[in-house]
Amino acid sequence: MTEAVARSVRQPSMADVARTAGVSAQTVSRTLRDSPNVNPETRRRVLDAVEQLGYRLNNAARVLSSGRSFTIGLVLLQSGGYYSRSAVTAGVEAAAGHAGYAVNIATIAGLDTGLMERALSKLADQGVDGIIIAVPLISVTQKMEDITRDIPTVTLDGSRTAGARVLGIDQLEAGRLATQHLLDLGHRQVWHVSGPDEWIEARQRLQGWQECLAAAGIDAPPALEGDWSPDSGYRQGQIIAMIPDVTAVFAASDEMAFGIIRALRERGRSVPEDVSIVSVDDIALAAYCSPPLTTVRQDFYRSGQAAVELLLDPDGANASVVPASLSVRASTAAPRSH
Amino acid sequence: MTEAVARSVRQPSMADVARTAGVSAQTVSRTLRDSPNVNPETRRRVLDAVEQLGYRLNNAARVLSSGRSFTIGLVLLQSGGYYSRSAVTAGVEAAAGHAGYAVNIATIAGLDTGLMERALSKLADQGVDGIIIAVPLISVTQKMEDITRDIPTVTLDGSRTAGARVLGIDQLEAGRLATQHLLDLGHRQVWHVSGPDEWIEARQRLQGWQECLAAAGIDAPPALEGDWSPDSGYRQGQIIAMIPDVTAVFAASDEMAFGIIRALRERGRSVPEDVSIVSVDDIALAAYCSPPLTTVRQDFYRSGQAAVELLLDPDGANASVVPASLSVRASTAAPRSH
DNA sequence: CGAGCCTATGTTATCGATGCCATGTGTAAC
DNA sequence: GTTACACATGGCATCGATAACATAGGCTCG
Repeated sequence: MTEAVARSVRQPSMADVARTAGVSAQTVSRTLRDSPNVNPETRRRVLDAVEQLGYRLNNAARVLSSGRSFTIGLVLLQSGGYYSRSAVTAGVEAAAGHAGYAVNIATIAGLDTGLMERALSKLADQGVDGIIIAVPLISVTQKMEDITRDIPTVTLDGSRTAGARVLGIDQLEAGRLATQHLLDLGHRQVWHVSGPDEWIEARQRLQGWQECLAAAGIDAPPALEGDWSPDSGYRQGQIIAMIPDVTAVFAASDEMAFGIIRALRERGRSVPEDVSIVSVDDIALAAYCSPPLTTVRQDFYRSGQAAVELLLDPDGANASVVPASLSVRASTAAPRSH
Repeated sequence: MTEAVARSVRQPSMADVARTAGVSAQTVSRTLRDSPNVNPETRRRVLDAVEQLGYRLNNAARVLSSGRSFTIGLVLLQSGGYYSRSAVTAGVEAAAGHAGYAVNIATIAGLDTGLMERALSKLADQGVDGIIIAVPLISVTQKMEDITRDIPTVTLDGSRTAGARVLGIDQLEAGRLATQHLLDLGHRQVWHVSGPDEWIEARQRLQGWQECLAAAGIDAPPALEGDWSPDSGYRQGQIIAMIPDVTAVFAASDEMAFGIIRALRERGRSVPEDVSIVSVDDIALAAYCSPPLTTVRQDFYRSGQAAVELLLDPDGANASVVPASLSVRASTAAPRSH
């Protein structure tokens, strides 16, 4: 009882441990940081004292004196892409934790320069050692440049700042894979429901689609723009359903794909008999809704990890690209032959 | 150029600002903390100096001297429930940010006592001012008790530690709502595919289901246990499909529900004609897959916010319960009458 | 056997903001 | 015209760990 009270009065400090172990505070510090020059016997005494006092290193003091916070800041968008967001977060957290870093999250409510600046400032104020930006930067302001110049930064979507390194997730390839799959099945034209134009992912997938069609000598139809949500897919799907000869659609996300499918079905167009649909993400549900979705899988967890590795890599040679692969299921088929 | 170099050499400190503004460091500190007794004219000079030097408050020093970190720790599970997890995170982050707190994430890879202890230790080491635990505590160890005694803690799932306060999300009610809906439609029996038994949410939903059936004088059939994933729903769905007279199933999550639906359909049982399905979550896709899912909506974002509010509420009177509500869609119908 | 070096440890200054106390005004109250 | 008190500000010690430097043995090598 007394012990509990005493503890809540003041946490033991390194000096307390030093006193109990009969050494200097510096030796305690060395022991805890696995410094090489510590006698095994001394080390044991120190660790015993730590255990006995329930000592816990004071992070703030460590940060202040060492100048390093062992914390990585992660900038996320609050809405949209639940799946990819949490997978990225988990990947970042795992890799960071593995390297002895903590993760500090800053979510922004929308793609707005002011919000972005505030998020970066917040992280800078927290003294993070590095920043991972997992949302697209619409336009890069001076203030953002200032921060990313001082603090190592990796962007996960391809947008660039001075000083920020970029982790490529090959979205062009994703767009190409999806489109080519439809062409290979025999479709003569592929429509596209894209993500919001501010998102680099969206633009790159769209570009991959365009390039793939161009390579096949096909004029791309106008792209329809969604906002990643099933609902926006549904709305664009209603438009697509009004166009008679559409046989293949590439949707920029699984969630939009399901919205499109619903709209098509309500108009009497079945999937994949009348219209084939491919999308990107491969969320857990993709295989279980009906029809099971043909989709380009991207390993977001791995991307999160890779971002951390890139960030912590001193020579920065580590710019790995996370690959994409196609999961073929039942939402695509050859067009009706007649 | 020179400026950028100078900056990267050393960030300006409060003393630098004080010198430029011609006041003491103490006055700068007061100004930045909106202390009442600062002359407007002085305040302006200080703020000008801050602006001019690009001064940024050193968080570590602030934490060290004030003893408060203005950081909240959030413990999450790495896998499962992507939707709820990110919604909770966003809610926590928003509410925390609003109150001037940062959020520090600790994800654990599984429901394991050791992992949980490590996560809590990590947060404690980071010096967080409070902890929100968004995963169930299977068993509470001494070490966990020690930490949650020292640091204010809120658990978001109903498990209890000494000193931790609990934010009720009324899972019993969710189970009851779902089950009652099926009974109201005329079903005479309701089967249940639950979440993992270690999860309090799962146990409470199950209990709500049992109580509701009991109140109607119905003997509950054995519950089938899943792991929240669509795949586990699919496997349990295959079992259910073998039982001839099942007309209604309550699934503990939307993702499992879609797995169940797939399994039933593959066996020639249609939803909702042959079997009605209700679940819990109301993820974005629930309304867009087919059939649109009847499900109990829970506001996870709001829960996250509420957890922060409860945590920061000094008198703790703020133990609000986040309500659940039923979204009726097309996966439920009256049983075939014959 | 002394120069030189490695190992184990201690001493001291320092990081940057804040808490606490002291000081010096202007002004309201008796 | 004191006493008293709110307001505005400065000085100094302090939080707890670490970097940088210092020291004292023990060992190697020529």
